Amino acid sequence: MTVDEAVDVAAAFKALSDPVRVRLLSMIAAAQAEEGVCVCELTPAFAVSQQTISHHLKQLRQARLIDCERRGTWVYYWLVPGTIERLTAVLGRTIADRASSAA
Amino acid sequence: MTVDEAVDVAAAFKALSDPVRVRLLSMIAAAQAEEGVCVCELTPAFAVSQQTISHHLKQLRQARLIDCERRGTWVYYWLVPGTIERLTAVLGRTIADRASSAA
DNA sequence: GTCTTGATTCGATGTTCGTCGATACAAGCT
DNA sequence: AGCTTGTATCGACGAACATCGAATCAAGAC
Repeated sequence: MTVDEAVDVAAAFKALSDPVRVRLLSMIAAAQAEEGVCVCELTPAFAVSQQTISHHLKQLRQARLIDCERRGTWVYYWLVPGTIERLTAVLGRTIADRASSAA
Repeated sequence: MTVDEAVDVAAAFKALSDPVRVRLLSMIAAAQAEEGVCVCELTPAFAVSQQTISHHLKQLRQARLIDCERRGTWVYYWLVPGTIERLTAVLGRTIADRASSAA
């Protein structure tokens, strides 16, 4: 793994290093059938303020894990699967290294 | 996903939120055929001091991503696949949610 | 025993992060 | 125009983090 690749991957993992963000991503993923979740549906599930949720959503967005769009008064968020697939591939590679060397 | 589960998963992702630790894990995984890598083989690949490498290895160990053992003068590290498999499962679940709802 | 080498721990320092209150922005309604 | 509701940004604060130098521990060589 190159240094640049490690920097990229670590930045994505950092976006998932907070319990609030992990739950946000999970909720957004689970609600994908509804073509996006409104922020007002996410916020009441957490014990932190609305500004803090907005801050965490921004982190997830900057990591390209989610994207959003304003529809009238509300803003809807949905999952961007590409980054998650990339992380899954990186983790899978480390386990594959182990498995092949154990054989 | 429960709050407790999110706390656990986030803690593991936090251990992977630094480029040095991502590379350390990758190197340890790649060297699994040698029954563990010595710290002295890992350190020269990085631009930080040996104490810092030791600090990062401790983080990875506390996250149960790796384990170590002293063999004579040297300390050897190897991969613990269980935690990585758990992270892979969590990420895969979010993508699976998306795929099933898209169908 | 002393010396050397490999590795961890301790203490300190500058930086980043999570959180909140206050403020600003966006859009609909009257 | 104002008012209200939903959302994002700004500023500040305390906590956590990455890094290093110094000290410490562990094990072998002498």
